Amino acid sequence: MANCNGMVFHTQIASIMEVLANAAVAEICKLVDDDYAVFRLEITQSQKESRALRRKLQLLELKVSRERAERTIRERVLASRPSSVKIIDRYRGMARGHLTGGHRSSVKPAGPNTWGDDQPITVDEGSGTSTQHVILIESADAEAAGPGGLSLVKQERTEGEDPTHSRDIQTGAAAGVVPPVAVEDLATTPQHRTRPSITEVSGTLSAVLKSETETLTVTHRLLHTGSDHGSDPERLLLGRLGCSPAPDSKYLLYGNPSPRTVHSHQDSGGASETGNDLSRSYTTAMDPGIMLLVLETQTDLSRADCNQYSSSVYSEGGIDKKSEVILIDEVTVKMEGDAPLTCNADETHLWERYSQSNTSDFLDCRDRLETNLNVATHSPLHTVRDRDPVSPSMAPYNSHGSIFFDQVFNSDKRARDEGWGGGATSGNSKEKRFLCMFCNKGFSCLRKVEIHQRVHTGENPFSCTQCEKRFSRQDHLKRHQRVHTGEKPFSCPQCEKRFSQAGDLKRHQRVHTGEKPFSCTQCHMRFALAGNLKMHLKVHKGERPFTSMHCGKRFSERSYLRTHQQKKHSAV
DNA sequence: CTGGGGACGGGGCCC
DNA sequence: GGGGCCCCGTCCCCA
Repeated sequence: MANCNGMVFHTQIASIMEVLANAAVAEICKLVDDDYAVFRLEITQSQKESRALRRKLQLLELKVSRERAERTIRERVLASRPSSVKIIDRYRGMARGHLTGGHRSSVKPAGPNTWGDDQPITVDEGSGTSTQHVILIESADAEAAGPGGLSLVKQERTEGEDPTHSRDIQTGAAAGVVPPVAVEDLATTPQHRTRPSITEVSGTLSAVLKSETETLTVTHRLLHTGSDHGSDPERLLLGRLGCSPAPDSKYLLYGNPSPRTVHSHQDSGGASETGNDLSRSYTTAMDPGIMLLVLETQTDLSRADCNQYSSSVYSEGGIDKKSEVILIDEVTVKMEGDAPLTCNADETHLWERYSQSNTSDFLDCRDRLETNLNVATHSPLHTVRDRDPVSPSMAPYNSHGSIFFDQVFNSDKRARDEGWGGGATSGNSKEKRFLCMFCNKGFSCLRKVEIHQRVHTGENPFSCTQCEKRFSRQDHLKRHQRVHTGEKPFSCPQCEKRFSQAGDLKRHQRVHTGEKPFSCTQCHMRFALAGNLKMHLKVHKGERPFTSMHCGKRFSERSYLRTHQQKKHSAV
């Protein structure tokens, strides 16, 4: 009986256990099912997201390829229609405009059937900046600059386009005009050479060189190259500085961190490596309008380290160097600047490489950059905002990137007040704490730097509606338009003569006053106009760099030579 | 050669 | 911040 009861008990226990086990299994299954459902849902969502992202990516790729194609087409159109570039008066480009910055060349077509007589082209590589010190970039031209910017330049190279292609385009007829000897001269003569004389031959195929004293305007920064860290803000900021960011350095990257933001070299080697190829140097650039990078915290760059890279190519006083003018019949190619005088080892190296590179390479680089001139010129305005100053050790430095202002990292409020607000009215407003990223020149407020940097970038956002001329400043455009309107608001009280510019009137009034503020140190002659004195000085120096090919007669001024040739021509 | 004007580039300043 | 102006320097051209 007891055994029977025990068996029944065990049977009941077993059934209970079975029920419990079944219940547990069911619970587990339910849980698994639930989790599985959740997991599945998550997977589905992830897949959806993935698909969406993939679609987005495809769209972006489509967009990029379309832009690429458009730019290629545009470039070819530009190549065949050089009038898109800045127009300069005949011969004017070669002596005008001390482009205190990027190299500028003016190319004048060689005949009436090339481009319009008033359509030489101006090339600025000012935008060929290197990319490391961009902290904050503001660019109203980001959109206008479009997808092209300098990205196209890189694209061209990666596509293996003939590096001479754009040069051929750029020089237009000159390619077929320049006699071989001239080409060779151009190609082999180092940048440092000085040519004391000029021979200009109209109507013949010739190329001549001239050296002129010019303020050194080329910034070696143009030669600097970025390292291949386009998407890495830290490297972007500090890569070529050779300074390591502090461990706690933190940067925020705003805007569109697209790959074209920074166009970098194939090699990401050291600074010396990046200078090995000039053209590559020029192809390295960024599209500042796309990028907004804010330095969030302090880096531990020391002043010394930074100064190592902060050598300015030319001082404000101007380092007179010999520049070169290449006259190819009516084609004028001007290359300003020479070797930078203050370079660190790397920079000197770069420049040496650059100097040794032949002119065609140089032109090539220029062409690549010029490709973008039609598009709204980049506004490589790179500014530093000191959001969270930490260390006073941070010195203003400017190797090749940014507008820096004094104590930018340790005077937050002051900097904002003066730099980002109405600096001109604040206490130390006269302090030039905004430095040009190209030439280190200081300005008291941000806007001035923006405007000033157009000197380097060649940006001419203001175009005349009456003619094709473009200007970097609105007031200059306005002033120019008096040419079309005939407006001459400044009248001389003595003779009622009228002038379109106040300075012209002032200058004119010396006629009445007899004032001759410009005196010759050699003969004590005095002149009312500085230009006249300058011309007069050539008499003393015996400078007659312009030689007639017809009779060998030499002239001190091009206009004299031209007059002479006209007389000869009319005589014939 | 000289004198002088037209036009432009750039910096500084004011509103 | 932008517009405008003044001023200076310069180049180019012409008489």
